[in-house]
Amino acid sequence: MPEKSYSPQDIEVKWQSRWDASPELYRADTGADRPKYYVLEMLPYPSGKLHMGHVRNYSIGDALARYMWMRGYDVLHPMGWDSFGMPAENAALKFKKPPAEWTFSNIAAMRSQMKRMGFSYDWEREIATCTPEYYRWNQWFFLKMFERGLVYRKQSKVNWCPECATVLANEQVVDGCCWRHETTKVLLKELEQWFCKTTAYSDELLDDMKQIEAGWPERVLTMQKNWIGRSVGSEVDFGFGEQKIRVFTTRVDTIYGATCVILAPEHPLSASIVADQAQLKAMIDEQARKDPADVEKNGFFTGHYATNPFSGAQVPIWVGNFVLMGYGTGAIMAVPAHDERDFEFCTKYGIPIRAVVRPVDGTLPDPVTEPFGDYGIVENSGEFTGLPSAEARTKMNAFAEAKGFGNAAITYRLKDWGISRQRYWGTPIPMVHCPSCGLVPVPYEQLPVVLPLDVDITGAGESPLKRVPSFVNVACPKCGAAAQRETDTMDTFVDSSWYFYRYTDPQNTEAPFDPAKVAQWFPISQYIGGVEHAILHLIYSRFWTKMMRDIGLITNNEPVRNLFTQGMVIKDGTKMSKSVGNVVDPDEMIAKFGADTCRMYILFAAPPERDLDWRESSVEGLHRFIARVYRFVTRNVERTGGDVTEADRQALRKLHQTLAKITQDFDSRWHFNTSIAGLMELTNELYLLESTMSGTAMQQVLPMLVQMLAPFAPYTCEELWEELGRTGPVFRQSWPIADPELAKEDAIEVPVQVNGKLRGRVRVAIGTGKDELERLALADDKVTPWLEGKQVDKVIVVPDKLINIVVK
RNA sequence: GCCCGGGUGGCGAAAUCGGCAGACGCAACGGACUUAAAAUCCGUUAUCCUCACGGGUGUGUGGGUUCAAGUCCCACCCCGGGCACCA
Repeated sequence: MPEKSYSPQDIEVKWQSRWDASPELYRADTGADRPKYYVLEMLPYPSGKLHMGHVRNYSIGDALARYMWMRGYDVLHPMGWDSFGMPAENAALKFKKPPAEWTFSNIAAMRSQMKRMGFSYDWEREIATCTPEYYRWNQWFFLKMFERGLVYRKQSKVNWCPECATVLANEQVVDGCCWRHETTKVLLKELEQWFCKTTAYSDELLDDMKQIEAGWPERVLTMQKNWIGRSVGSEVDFGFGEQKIRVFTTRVDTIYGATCVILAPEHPLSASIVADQAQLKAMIDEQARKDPADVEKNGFFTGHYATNPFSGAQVPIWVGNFVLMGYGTGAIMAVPAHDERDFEFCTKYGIPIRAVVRPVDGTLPDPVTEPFGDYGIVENSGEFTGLPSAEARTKMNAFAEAKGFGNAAITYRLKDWGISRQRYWGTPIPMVHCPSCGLVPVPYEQLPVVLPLDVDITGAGESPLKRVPSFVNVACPKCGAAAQRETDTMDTFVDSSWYFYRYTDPQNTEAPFDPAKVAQWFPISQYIGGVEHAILHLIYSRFWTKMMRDIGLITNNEPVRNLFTQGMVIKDGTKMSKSVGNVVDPDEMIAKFGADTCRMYILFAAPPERDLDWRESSVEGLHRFIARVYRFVTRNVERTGGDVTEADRQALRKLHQTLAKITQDFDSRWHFNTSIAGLMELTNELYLLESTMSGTAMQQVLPMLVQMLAPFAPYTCEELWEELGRTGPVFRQSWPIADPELAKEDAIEVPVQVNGKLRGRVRVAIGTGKDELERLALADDKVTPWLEGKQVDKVIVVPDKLINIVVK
């Protein structure tokens, strides 16, 4: 049969329409008792167009999903849309189109792009978070949490992005700026807000990392650990007349060296005791504008003194700009001899320095010239003198507790998650403000509180929902009196905190999901996405899981067993982004080369965890490779029979070596770049052997070649599978098993070194013994000249690997 | 400042356990096919010296361990990311 020329457009359109017509192909939970495998890629925001970051994310996941199908698993591989959020409102302003309309047309566009890429999603499980069928469960969870005190309302200083015109969670503030507007400074605004009590799970979020550390990148865990920021220490009250100033410290063993107390400028006591209020206000204002890069420490004396409860010493009370109100108690004791920051501050203002801890094996200079921050032996500390730091901490905590002026304490950097947003395009918070009953939850049977669709987006002022009387005005569910709905909507990270559970049971109208279905699939076998979600999405998701477990919905502790974070797509030295103008449109790639080429290029150019440098010229290489395979298979399809030849043995050897390699890549590191390189090597070798191979061998080689390539280039491989006269989709065939006997080399070249330098090679049967190898090496023509006049000191022989002759 | 990655040909990269550095691809060059070009197929391609045989050098820098180091150890430089007054 003559070869066919590779025409990706024809092939891909043909198979896409077949796949579309057969949703059962990708349907999970086939009822078969196959082991379950849940492969999940992070759902996109429907901006309207896939970018290369998505293509990379989904190509990795799809290769894995298809491979796992072939390995006999029942694979759940769903996709959905993180479809609430600001851009829809901005677009509404710009194009005068309702956010819903804009969003759904974007979803349609991106869905068809994904289909065009050939991703094997179970589209029957598709979800969009902006539909009432989905967000009603956000509301349901909100009510459940409200009942348990896990959501609450509180007046507080919150992060406000003027650009978004809404508040942000702490996690969404990056370097003092908005995570979506990197140059917009976040302001602090006093507002009444809804909070989710993430801190109720601080310890669990930290401690349960043990349960997932085997499957998560260390760097993500470290980031979460830092974010939670648990510090174990003590709280101690310094006396101040009738009042007390409570400080938090991790080094209570240094308390005899405390030479002043420093308050955060926002500390309530600051405002009440500072004489010069203008000075205080100036400091607070300066803090609000501060560029966190580096701010010089400064402060001023309040004119008041506090009493150290341990030593009885009177120490001055200062206000300092480096003391954070949001951490610990908002007040510190400064121990300049043993803390770098305190040292800097106290040196600047001439506050005394008193050393109270010495190194275990030495002394400190007097006066202290630099702070000594390590543990050591406590000195000059009354009855605690002579104790090692750790022991002193314990004893001092007990002492403080007994005397009633302090105790051991733990503080966290993690704060409760502010989930209120003064925006329209989000999940309405299901609460009613009644003038007589106060805050009243919407009864479950009235859910969902539907987001009205006929809303005028002006972009000005407060939440657009406030101006929709039909939404706002409501009868109080408790007393029936005229009341008003809450008009804040939920942070979109609420939507993505549990969406992967909904995939297991996406049509459920009675509950967010059937616990039995979740139990089948969870925890997620493999989650794949960008590292930028290391703390936001991934910490919220872990919190949500623990919350759902505690309300009895699920039994798993953690949502994700294995997490893979892929690298960024780089072009011209920076991340592909619209603002830099270096984006490559997947549609153009598809039009030019086809989806298979695009997918293979992105997997070939770099290992998945590393950043990928996009180079158009290399794309052609992958297109050439697929075409080469295509021609080879089509022109050899009908060759059969014939006697076994040496070429056959070589071809089968390479085939099974390649299969072993690819199987191993899938089962360990996912270095698909080397898997694809292996397929190229195999193909190159087959080209050389083609004319001398028998038809019999060809019939063994071709199907396996197609199967091995299928996870990477599904369209081409389905087409070739059909060309081969096989029935059924190629990715439902079982993955072939490499035969080590066939893969075995019968002869190898073992390099011979003299003093570590390569001087020759000996050709031997595999497994040749040490003595024989040594004999051959010492007799080799290429080697003997290097031994002349020298004395052979020793010979190192590593069978099948290398021989090194050491001479003097 | 601290914590993670990374630094290998003209380029993207490979070398999973300390054992032939540069697989595979791109680009370039040569050959075959062609009236010609494209496509395709077959080759060459780290670098320096040599007509060649062959040899020297070479994985950011400097040291070290080892028969043997891209790989391990120590010190440092550069690039990317994260954290950064967290008491």
